[in-house]
Amino acid sequence: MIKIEPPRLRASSDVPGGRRKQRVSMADVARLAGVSSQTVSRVANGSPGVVETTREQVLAAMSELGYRPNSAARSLRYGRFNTIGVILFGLSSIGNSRTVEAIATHAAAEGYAITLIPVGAPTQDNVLGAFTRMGELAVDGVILIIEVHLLDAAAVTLPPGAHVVVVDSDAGDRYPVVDTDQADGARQAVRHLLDLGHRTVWHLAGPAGSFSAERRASAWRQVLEEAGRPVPALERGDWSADSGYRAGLRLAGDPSCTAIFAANDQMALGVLRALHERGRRVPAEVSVVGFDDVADAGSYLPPLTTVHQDFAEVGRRCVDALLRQIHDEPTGPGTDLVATRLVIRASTAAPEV
Amino acid sequence: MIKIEPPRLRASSDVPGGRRKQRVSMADVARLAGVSSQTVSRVANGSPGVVETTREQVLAAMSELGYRPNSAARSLRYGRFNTIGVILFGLSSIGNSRTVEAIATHAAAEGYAITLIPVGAPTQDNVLGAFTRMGELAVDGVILIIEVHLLDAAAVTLPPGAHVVVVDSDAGDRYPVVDTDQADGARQAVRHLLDLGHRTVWHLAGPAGSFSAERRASAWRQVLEEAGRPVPALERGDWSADSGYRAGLRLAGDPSCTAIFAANDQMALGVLRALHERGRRVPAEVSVVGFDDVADAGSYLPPLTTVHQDFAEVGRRCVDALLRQIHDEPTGPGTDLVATRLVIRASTAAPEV
DNA sequence: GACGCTGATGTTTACGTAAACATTCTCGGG
DNA sequence: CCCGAGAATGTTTACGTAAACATCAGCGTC
Repeated sequence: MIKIEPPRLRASSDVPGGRRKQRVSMADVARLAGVSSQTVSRVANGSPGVVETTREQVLAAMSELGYRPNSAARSLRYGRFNTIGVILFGLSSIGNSRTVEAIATHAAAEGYAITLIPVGAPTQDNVLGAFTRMGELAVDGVILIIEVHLLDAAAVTLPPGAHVVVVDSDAGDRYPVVDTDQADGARQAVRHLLDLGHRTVWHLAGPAGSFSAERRASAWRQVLEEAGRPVPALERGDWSADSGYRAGLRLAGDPSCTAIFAANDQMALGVLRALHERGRRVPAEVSVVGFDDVADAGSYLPPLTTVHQDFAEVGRRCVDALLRQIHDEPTGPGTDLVATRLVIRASTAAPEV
Repeated sequence: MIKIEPPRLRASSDVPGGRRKQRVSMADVARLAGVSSQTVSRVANGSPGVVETTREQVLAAMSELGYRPNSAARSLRYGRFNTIGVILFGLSSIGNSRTVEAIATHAAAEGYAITLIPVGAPTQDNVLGAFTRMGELAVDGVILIIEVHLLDAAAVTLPPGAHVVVVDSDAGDRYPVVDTDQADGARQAVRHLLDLGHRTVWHLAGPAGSFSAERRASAWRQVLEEAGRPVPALERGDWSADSGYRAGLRLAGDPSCTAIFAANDQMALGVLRALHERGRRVPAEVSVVGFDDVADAGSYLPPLTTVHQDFAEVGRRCVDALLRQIHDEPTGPGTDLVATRLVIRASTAAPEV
């Protein structure tokens, strides 16, 4: 291990009142190294034209004083913050937190930090507030992980030149969108159940306001209609396992229901529990498919067949699209779809005859 | 009504290359309103001493030009960023994402934004890099949601005056710590099982490097020893449901094992699956307790008895402790423990006789 | 009616950095 | 032996904001 000499810091007592200078600036380093602050700047940025001996002196002074560049001054100078804002309702949904994680990781690799801007409840007012604050925030662009259609009116408050990418929502052709291919995922799920021989498929949808929920539901309906199958009444949950449980209890009472497509894995988990409690065996009597492929889905009872979403890829593409805008490369509104894939486990089977 | 001359906006074509000025500054507003930029500043900050008519003129000019304060300049001026950094390994763990969400929400309420600093793998090098970058980041303080003991050596690179709060880890008396009362939670879990009449309790611990895992395991051991019960060999997982499943398969083979305390809910889920596959009924033959009380725990089969962690409270206290440091209020190293509480559901029962 | 006080507003300056421009110095060629 | 090129380094300035200080007008007082 490398032994590091503790720097001789100005003690608080050096200055009456204990108010020691907080930051070490280039000027301090320059003074100690006996050069101009511009030379320090050149060393800090690796600019050419600094002779080796000078560079070493400066570096020594830097480490002695513990110099750290001041990012506020840098941002002011450059007019850029190297920061991306992420506006979201919450991290409680697994999809959100994994997307945010991917965004953070990929952004870090590109030299950008990310700032989280949580919006309390999905009300117009709150979103508007977040957008207003955003204008003052130290960010070069924003990724929206919210239901954008909630804020038609709020849109006017967006700074005109703002760089924006929208995830998993409808941007009404105003901004580029990165999205999981929800419709295709739902189609795969429903077709899988029909291919197994089920006459039709029930659907447990997400809440009415959600764009993802709507797209999954409409793809479900479309597949059934194209196949000429009856379309059962839609069940609705709120993404939670509890709501899935309640819907599951309702469906368990219908003996004709042999296949259920839940709009996310958590609701599917609730459905599994309800079916179990009602003594309906999965997959022998009822098949269940989820959506998301959360980490635990393979450990449900039984392991859940579900639609895998590549959240990491979504995060990566968001960052790429946003950086392209920030760097003035051509980008138009339009949707970039990330493929989904059906993961078949043990919760689906052919119906009993 | 005062007639306001329409602002002579620099059109893109004014400058070759279409590079129009990005931001509207106070000087622009001042020019349009016919006042000095200082007056604009006063209006922007609600300082007194601006006559009503002037204020209105300035406000009109602001909204006409779409003025937004430049936070880089503000930060430079004030020496503060109003931003908190959060260093973490990832958001994949439910605890982390819920803690981060609480931090973000509470920080926002206090006027602080939060910046996420993800650290790839928990290696010394990566953590060191994050700490180094942190020094250059636009943050006033940092919350560490990582295993701090990994970075004894890295500590030297922390800027001496840095404000730090550590979550769920051991700070070695260097920084204030906010933590769930892991030991007490584990004690409640084990005592609950003993109280039900189980002779002893098996423990499925988290990975060896984890401080949380160690504390839960040592509390488990302590309760058993105090009660004079035999201490079964420790099983180890990696927090994942899969690792819980594998451990569960091992334990299912031991008929004397009637009570299992898993160090988190995901591993408990895996244990439930393994027991189910091996035909051991829960809770009739084997009782299982988890830790965390994730949102889905009530929907497991059977609904899981588990230790509830108040992540929101942890997040709140982190932010409070950090802001206290930033505002120079007295804070010492020391651990602030957030209470846990056992949530009894359907996965535990008295052993069969 | 001159004095000074108060309130409204303007001017200067500093925050830390880095581009643009200026200065010094060295060294090779005529 | 002097000139000029180019390398190394220094000086000035601007980025946007806001504190500190300066100015100025109006008004009440003696």
